Formats: sequence, C-alpha cells, structure tokens
Amino acid sequence: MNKEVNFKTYTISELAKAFDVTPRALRLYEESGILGPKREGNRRIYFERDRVRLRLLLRGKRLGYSLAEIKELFDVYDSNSGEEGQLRLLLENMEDKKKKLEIQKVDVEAALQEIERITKKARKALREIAAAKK
Amino acid sequence: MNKEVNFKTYTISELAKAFDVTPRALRLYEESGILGPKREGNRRIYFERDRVRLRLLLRGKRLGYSLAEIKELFDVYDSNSGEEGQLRLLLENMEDKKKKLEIQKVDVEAALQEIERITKKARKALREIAAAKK
DNA sequence: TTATTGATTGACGTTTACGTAAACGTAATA
DNA sequence: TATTACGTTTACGTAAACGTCAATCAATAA
Repeated sequence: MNKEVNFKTYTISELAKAFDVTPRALRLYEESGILGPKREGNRRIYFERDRVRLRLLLRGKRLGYSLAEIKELFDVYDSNSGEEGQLRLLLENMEDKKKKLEIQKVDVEAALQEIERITKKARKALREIAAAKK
Repeated sequence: MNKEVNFKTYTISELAKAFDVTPRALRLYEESGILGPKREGNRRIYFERDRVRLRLLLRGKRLGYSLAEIKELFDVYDSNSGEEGQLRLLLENMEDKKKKLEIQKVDVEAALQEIERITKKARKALREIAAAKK
C-alpha cells in the first residue's frame, strides 16, 4: 500500500556496499547478462528483483559456479515457457546440478571431518605441553 | 611385506588418467609447491603420498580453494613442529576454514532446496500438460 | 637401426573475473 | 560559481589455472 516500501531502489554503490562487492563487479554482472537494472537518465537504478538475483548470483559464486554458468541457470529458469520440451529440459538441468551439489555436500562433510581430526590432535598436543610445563 | 605393493609408483600420465587431469596440471601443481614427485633420471615418479595429496588437492579445488590456499593448508599441516605457537596457529587456521565450510554447507543446502522447489513445480506443470492431452 | 611412444623443459596463448585509470557528465553543497 | 561526490563509458592491466605448441631426449618395439 506504500510505494516507497514496495519499490525501494538502490544506486550502484548502495547495492555494492550492501553486498560487499564493488560497483565494477555489478557492471560486470550486468554485462554478463545476469543483472538488468533500469536507468534513470544515465544512472543505473536497482530494484528488489536485482537484489534477489544478486543474492543468488553470489551464492552461486560461493559454490564455485562461473558467471557463464550462473547466467545459464537464470536463463533456463526465466525463459521457461511452460511448454513441455522446456520443462523437460529444465528438469534435466536441475538433475545435473543436484548431482554436483550432492558431491559438494560430501566434499564439505569430508573436509569438516578432517578439520575435526586435526583439531583434536592439536588440542591434545597442547594439553600435553601444558601438563609438561607445570 | 611386499615392496611392490607398498611402493607402487606412477608415471605422470598414469596418475593424470587416474584422476582425470592433464599432465600439464600435475606439473603446475608441482610448480605450485603442492606435489613433489621423486625423479628417476629425468622422469617424474609419483608415490602413494602424491596420490593422497592430489586427492586432497582436487577436493580443495572442488570446494573452490585456489592453489595458493591449498598449498598454504598443506604447509601449515606439514610444517607442524608440535611447538606451542605452531599448534595455536594451526588451530586458528582450522577455525577459519571451518567457518567457511559451514557457510558452504548452508549454501549447498539452500541450493538443493531451491532445486527441489523448481523441480516439483516443473513436474506438476508436466502432469497438467499430460492430463490436458488426454 | 629406425620409428614410435612417452617424457622433459620452455614459452607463449587463453579465459575468467575483476582492478584501475582516464576522461567526462550531473547534481548538490559551500 | 567552484568544488565535491557520485556516476558513466572505454580501455588497458592482471592473476590464476591451465592449454597448446615446439624442440629435445630416452627407451622400446618392429
């Protein structure tokens, strides 16, 4: 019921600061076809939609996806016509991503366990040093 | 009890094939100070130790670490003198890595859930198409 | 003995994801 | 009105992680 709430906008540097990236990066993401801010004259003006996409983009990056892969994902999702072929394509795509993510999950788990192992060993060694000191 | 079992060796291309990387990559990992194969004359000769390190290296890569970060991890671990300062440093380092991994875990979980959501939606749409076809 | 096979060391090329600087426009502020 | 702050495009630079030759050597198979 309130335009100022529903249509909050951001300048490039505001959005950059909010997500701890540089304006340069945001321009690059736009050039890569992932973000598409409106213009107010010359200036870029970002809406909530851009925030959402940026958040997903950054998560994708943390997961190790390239900008090209991320764009592809958005494209597949955006361009979904609801037509059968498209839907099957999307499902196939999702299946692929899922497999990769399951592998990642295992990798993360394994790394955490290894850290746990090393940490315990180190703590034990420290306790022994402390005991010897006395 | 058997030398041939305990000291199985690999040529560069054997190891490369086994891990689905190129020889070029293995040479790079060596240049980066992560692998350190022995030499037999001129030829590189890889032992089990290298296999282990390579496996960890590749997992690190899948998790998004750079070669420099991976080398650093190995260094911290290898060079552990058991001296108190070193141990504390190692623990601190492990704590950092752990935090990052926990974030990754959340990211992976979130991505998987999103995939689940999209997949369900797509399947539903497909069912509706199938129903309408009849 | 002569190919062939596999390895070696350069060294230059390539892609990705930005950083950085130049040259300029615009709007508010002193 | 001059300065400051923030934005724009254009373009060159850069670090990482290899790919891709080229030239060379060594052992082995034919």
